[in-house]
Amino acid sequence: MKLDDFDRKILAILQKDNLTPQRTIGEAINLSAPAVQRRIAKMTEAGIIRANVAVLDPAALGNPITLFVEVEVISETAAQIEEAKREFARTPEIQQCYYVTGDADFVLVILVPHMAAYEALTRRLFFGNNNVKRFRTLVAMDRIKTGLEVPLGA
Amino acid sequence: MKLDDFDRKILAILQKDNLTPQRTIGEAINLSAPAVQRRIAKMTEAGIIRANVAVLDPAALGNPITLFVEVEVISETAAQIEEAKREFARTPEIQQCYYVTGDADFVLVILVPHMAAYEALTRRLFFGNNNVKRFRTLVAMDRIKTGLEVPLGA
DNA sequence: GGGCCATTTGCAATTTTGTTTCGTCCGCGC
DNA sequence: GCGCGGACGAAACAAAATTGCAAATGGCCC
Repeated sequence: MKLDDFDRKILAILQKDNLTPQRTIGEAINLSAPAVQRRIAKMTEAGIIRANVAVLDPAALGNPITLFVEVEVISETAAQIEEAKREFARTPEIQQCYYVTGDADFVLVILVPHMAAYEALTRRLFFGNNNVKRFRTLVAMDRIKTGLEVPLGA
Repeated sequence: MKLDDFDRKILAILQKDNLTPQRTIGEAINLSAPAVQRRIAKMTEAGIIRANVAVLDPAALGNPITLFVEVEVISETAAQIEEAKREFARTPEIQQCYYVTGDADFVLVILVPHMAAYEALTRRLFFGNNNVKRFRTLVAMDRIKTGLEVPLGA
């Protein structure tokens, strides 16, 4: 599916605030509300819009600590990697998980209420998994920019 | 502000799909639509709900490459750290930025169309900044779990 | 124990928003 | 030049959000 300038402008607005009325979007880009609505529907259908979500404040919800963890595994067979992916994906404290090249195999973004919770998590996920060779933790002191915004060209 | 069970259930729904009608939410948790609406308004007011956004597919929008970068700076004076934060925050390719303790000072999540774009970015952000001591890049091969979901207790 | 205040609820009315319909226009290929 | 497909806007329509209001609930002081 190919996008024109209208589509990109709509997406730019929606990824900042998807509760913006379609009528308002239309006014901003010189299009009628139904036209906006049809374009949104099409992009949602095409999977360009993956989800519509509320972004919550982790600290206000009892998870003030953000951690980064690089995990290196011992055996990188397809089966073991798949198993690791599944395990990470189903752990709620793991907010984000990527499989990477380089010195590490996985990068995780983790949210916890306190360090004791992280300690318990490491015991379960890393020490309790004999395919984990090594992991390295970085503790976030400041969340300067969080979000899922995608750069939308010019 | 303190939250009860209703609030947490509402948030759980909204952070998965904030386009869910309030009436539907109400039915799911046994509350009327106006009650749901008032709770959402209050939580938004309190900053617990930080934003409402559409999540877009980076690959579909021409940014198929996700990178992690750890940046170590030379001088960690308050002024220089603040300047670095501002610079990272205003760079659109930097989707996420955290100030961390440990071996590195910053962790960045970056989206680019291709490696040449990243190369140009490193030149501008890191080589072009004489307070950057070192940076280490990890390339994402698979985005297993992306999102901003916060674990919501029981 | 009784009464009072604050809070929150549900219902119903109102307003706003999203969605569908329909006729028109534009660009393209035949 | 003619017909076709796609996208548009205006208007009608449906659905959702929002507001006003009265009633229920719960704590607290007397």
